[in-house]
Amino acid sequence: MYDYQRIEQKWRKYWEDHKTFYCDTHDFSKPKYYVMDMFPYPSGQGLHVGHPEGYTATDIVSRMKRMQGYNVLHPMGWDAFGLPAEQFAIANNTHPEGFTRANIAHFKDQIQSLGLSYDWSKEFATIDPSYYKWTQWIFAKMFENDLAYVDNIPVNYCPELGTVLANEEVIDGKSERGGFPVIRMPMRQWVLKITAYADRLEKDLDGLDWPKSTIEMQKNWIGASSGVEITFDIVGHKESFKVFTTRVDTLFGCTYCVLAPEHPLVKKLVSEGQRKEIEKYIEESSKKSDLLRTALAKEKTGVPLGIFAINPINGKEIPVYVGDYVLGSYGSGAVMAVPCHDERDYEFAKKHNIPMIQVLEGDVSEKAFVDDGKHINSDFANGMNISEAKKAITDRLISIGKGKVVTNYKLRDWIFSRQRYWGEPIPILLDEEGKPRAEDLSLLPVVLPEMDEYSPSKDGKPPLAKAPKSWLEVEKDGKKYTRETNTMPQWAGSSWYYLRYIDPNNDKELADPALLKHWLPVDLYIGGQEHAVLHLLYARFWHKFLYDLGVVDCLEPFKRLYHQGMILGANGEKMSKSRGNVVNPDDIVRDYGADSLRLFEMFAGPLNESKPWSDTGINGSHRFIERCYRLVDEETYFSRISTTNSGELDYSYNALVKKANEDFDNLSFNTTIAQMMVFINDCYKAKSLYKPYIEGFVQIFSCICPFVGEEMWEKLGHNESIAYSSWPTFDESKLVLESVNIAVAINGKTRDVISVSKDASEEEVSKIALSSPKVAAFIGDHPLRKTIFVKGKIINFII
RNA sequence: GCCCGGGUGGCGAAAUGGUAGACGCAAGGGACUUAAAAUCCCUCGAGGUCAAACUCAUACCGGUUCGAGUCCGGUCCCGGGCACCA
Repeated sequence: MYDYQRIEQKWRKYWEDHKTFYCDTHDFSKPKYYVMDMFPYPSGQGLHVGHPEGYTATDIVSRMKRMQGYNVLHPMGWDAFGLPAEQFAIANNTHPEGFTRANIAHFKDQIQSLGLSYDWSKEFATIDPSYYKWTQWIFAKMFENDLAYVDNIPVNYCPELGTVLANEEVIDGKSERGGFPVIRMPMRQWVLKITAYADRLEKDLDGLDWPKSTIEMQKNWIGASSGVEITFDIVGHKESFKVFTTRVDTLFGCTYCVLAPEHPLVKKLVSEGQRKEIEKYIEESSKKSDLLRTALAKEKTGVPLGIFAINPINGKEIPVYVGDYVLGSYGSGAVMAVPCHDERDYEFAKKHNIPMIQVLEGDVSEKAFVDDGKHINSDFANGMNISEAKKAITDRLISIGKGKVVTNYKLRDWIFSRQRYWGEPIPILLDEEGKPRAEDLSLLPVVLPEMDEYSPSKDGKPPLAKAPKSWLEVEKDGKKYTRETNTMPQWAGSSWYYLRYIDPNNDKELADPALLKHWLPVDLYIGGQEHAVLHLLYARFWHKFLYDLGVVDCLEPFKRLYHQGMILGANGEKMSKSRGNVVNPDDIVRDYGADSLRLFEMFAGPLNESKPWSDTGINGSHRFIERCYRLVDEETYFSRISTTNSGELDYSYNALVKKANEDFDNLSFNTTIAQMMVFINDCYKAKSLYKPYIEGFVQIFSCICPFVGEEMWEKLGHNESIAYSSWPTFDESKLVLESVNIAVAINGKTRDVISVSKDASEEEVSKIALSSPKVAAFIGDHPLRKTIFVKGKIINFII
């Protein structure tokens, strides 16, 4: 009888006692395989039924690779800084660490009940000072290399709560908690210069074995676009401004320019007559949150500056406007406007009665014409198409010193500070003028101080501003400093954790360089698609920085990436408390066993697609495990197991091993499981079960269902764990059938199926096919015009 | 609006351009049982028929091909991401 509770307890203990999955990272004698999950945030709710999906997938690959003789590094850790713990601490007047540590313990117990073959000796949490010491070290190195700087950045500030809020905490301009108004307010922030790596982050995507859609998303996010930077002189002023355009070919049609409200020249150049109106406009647009600015998308507002610029291609004087449809953060914060060939410019020009010059043949009576065509009104570029005109006009601009070919990126620098307590302290000291210097590397980590209260002050100062003086004030080389009181965002700890698993206890270095060289890159990384951009881009950025420092010697951290789909509720909707369709993995493990849960999630459909939960489906998976187990159970079918091969299972077994080899590598577990079911069905029909075949089956099966796999392995007479047995091989010759079924089609439509020898020639097959009464009836006395024959598949008669 | 996915039985799904629906779930029938559970056997896309033959069927329309779920063009719907990006 299959007693899953006894079996799962027994093997969980065995693996722990024997340290079965310990990986000696110093052992270079075997080829390495590094397979990793995105580590979880240990929330108070405990494990979600979606977690085991990706974890089981990496576990299957880990177990297969071990049997194939690889030294497998398969670690797990905790992304443990985060907002919920801080809010819990504030609400309960307790320290966030206690709450977080308790959650970690709960998560770990749940994960261990799932039979995942993690090497727990590599475990750490991002909140461990021994870990964040090195997170701070990387930041200090970035500061040293001019990649971290301070800037004033508008943030969502809620005066009522006295807190800065994340975008997702703001709904329609109100705080999510409490519904208080939120304003945009510039605040001093640390920023990381990720844009300095934009070109490399874009270029190196090409060599990666990642989902195409994720590469696409990262490329769009980085948003490289090549164009021309054009210098516009200003009438009556020494100053000039630059615009960026991808449509330099339309320059003859440029009838005005627009500067972003944030553009530094605006306040400087505004004519006296316009000053009042401009100042009002700037103030209004600065109050607009991103959300509000988007909501106003339909209406393009703007005010004339009262100054004129000179179009460098034809010397014409054109007016300059300020408009908040131009963003200060992209390009040069200024655009040239070509109403006839840009939709936004068209709308703006119509509204403000600005002249329009058409420079491409096409209909511009109703809207802008943005397609390719023949240039007109463009002097030397007349008659050219877009790409010819681009080249000609660019060459002219360069020759007169007014143009430069540049690549622009949408990517913006990374705002890296948070006004929170529960994050890594930024290892910076500020002198009395507020000038930053990095904390001595030898004094890291800067440990979070104990405090009585974790809420921010009403004036928006971070919680750490209220830290004890002994922490806050530092004297160094006879100078007085205060510590930076901002902390790092949650992304920080997850940007380099894959490096630390390789050498988690090293207190001299981030990790041993020899080990890093051997183990990197990560061979397989599985996690949700919601991290397609931010986390995966940040980690790549840090990795490239560490490459430049000489810490790592490969360009990319994650060679192969895969996204598991979502497990939806039984009704096909996203699981949530409010929908009442949440499934708790603990209940499933209790009622069916972890093996059933793992099998169900792998069989339900392709790994990368979202799939609904099914109570009857989990029951079906449980039944299949019982069906497998009975084959080796002394009370039932054990006596059928034989050491001589009757040949009955030759085809079925070899087909299974072949399929498992191919599909496990492709992460197509559902189809392998189907093949396993075919094999088991054949076993029930067979008179005798050849022992090596049953053993090979159990090895493959144990990757998906490890607890019962170990138990069956033991019943087959083994007294060591199945984990390091050698992976089964298959015999191709057993897969060749003597006779095959061939479809007989007439005019492409299948009319009959005949059985012929595998090597039958077209002539033989044709003879047999034509002698079939069905086929003969269809052909009748129509002459055969053509015959198409595909060996072993089909013969098609055209009549 | 743009970008990326996806649309196949009652359901989850299979299918190197070559017999559409493997495998499983659910359902129905039968065997075993005093009975139930479990297990085993059979049926199971729609129409059609006593049974067959046959016809229709992979969101929709068209194309390429001896042959299309699969390739190409267009349309509709669903999911995800991004958004005044010059």
